[in-house]
Amino acid sequence: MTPRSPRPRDRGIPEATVARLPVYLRALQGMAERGTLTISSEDLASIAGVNSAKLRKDLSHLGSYGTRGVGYDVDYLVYQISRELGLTQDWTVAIAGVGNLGRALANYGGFGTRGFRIAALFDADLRVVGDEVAGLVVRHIDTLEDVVGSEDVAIGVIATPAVSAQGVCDRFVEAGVTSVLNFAPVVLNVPPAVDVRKVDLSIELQILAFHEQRKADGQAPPEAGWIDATEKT
Amino acid sequence: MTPRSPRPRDRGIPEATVARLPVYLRALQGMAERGTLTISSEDLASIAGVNSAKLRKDLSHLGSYGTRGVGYDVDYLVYQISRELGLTQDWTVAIAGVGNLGRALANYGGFGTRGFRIAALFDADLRVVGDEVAGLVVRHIDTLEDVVGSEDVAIGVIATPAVSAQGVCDRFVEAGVTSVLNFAPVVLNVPPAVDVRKVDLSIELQILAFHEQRKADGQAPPEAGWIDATEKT
DNA sequence: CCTACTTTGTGCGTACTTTCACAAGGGCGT
DNA sequence: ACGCCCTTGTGAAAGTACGCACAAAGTAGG
Repeated sequence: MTPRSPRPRDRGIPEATVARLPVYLRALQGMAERGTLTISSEDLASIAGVNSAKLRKDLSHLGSYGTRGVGYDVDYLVYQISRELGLTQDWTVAIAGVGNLGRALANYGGFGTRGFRIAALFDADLRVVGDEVAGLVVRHIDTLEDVVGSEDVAIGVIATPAVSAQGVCDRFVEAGVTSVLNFAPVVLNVPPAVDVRKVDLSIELQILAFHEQRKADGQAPPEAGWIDATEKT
Repeated sequence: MTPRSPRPRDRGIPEATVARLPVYLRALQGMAERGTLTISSEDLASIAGVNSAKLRKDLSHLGSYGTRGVGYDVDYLVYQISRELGLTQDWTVAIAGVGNLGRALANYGGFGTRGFRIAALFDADLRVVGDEVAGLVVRHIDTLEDVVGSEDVAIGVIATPAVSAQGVCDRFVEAGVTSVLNFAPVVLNVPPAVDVRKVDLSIELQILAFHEQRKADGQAPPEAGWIDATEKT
């Protein structure tokens, strides 16, 4: 099993696993800061809110980085997960739309510290263009192509109103962006080579409403103990 | 039209389906506004960015609301999906944390129009308490219990810094909130009867980075046509 | 060196999801 | 009234994901 070749580098990590790696990473970074050297799958799983078998299976996709009887070396695992997620290199991000949401994103600390550099903020509203937000001057949306080209932006973030989203997306894609994070409540149309992920507040609330309604209809749901949120994604 | 048996009311709608219903609903509401009366699964699927077979199977969980040879009645389907999601009743929401993100959420239009009423905004920072945001006066976090109790808040939104999130969550839960939408980058601990959904910007970016890295490693990915974003959730 | 104990990595059964492909149902023109 | 054509609803297959339970592998102590 895994004859320790130069690189286990399995190119087929399940999507569900990829979505959990950032959670493990954050937990591990917290451990590292607190000076913990090693951690067992059981403990890490508990912090991350998942089943320990699932955690071990997830990590096994990256290679055999644990030590039986001991656990995982925290720093080493941080490095391996970071590398797998592509966080050992820097990614350049541009944000379109500087409303409250755009500002919240621009000021979000977790950006820079994790390999994401904000190259530019764009807006169409001339009352906002020229303002300084999070240390950057807001540029007019019509400079998008120039900036994306010269700064080699890989990820475009869309925080515009819904009506503008597809147009901005098209311009991002045309300019060479290959990943888009969409906060606007619309389904974006992109070529197959472009990845899109969406974050949609209204959808999340509606899903919660669905379950809330169930609880009301049914009645006393099973109440047992205090568990880690399974945070269904 | 469609006399239908009393209630197919299958209480077992798959989670994956529930997550897509809001997307269909939004697409249908757009159609309704534009005056479209009926729509085929093929067309609706295309707008929603999913496979038409998947759409039909999703809708089949709600009952048989289509007409063969014709398609679905837009208004009727809007109603059925709304009812299933619990949007025919109003849900009361409270938001904790009135930073840029909290403001963005409070000002987000899609709230009120879809059955979600914001009952209160809370913050711990005295410089913010008393401000008016989106027509509401920001209250001190210590009034959370009073308000949640008297306003019958069902959904708590956490838009605080990470360090405060678990504390606020505990107070929400203790006060009787049974659904939580968490924007803070932490894994929340809640009793089993409480639903938690998380929205985590940093995780989304890391997932995009992973795929971005793949594209770079590999090389020319298959480029074929122009498709609907599959927006992996 | 050998035994007892701990924790990983994974084989396997189960459950959920997606997709295909097609029979059944319903409208519409003649 | 009949038959053609369209679109739904669904059985079955294929692909994913999950979690149990345990053998393998490593530590620690005598």
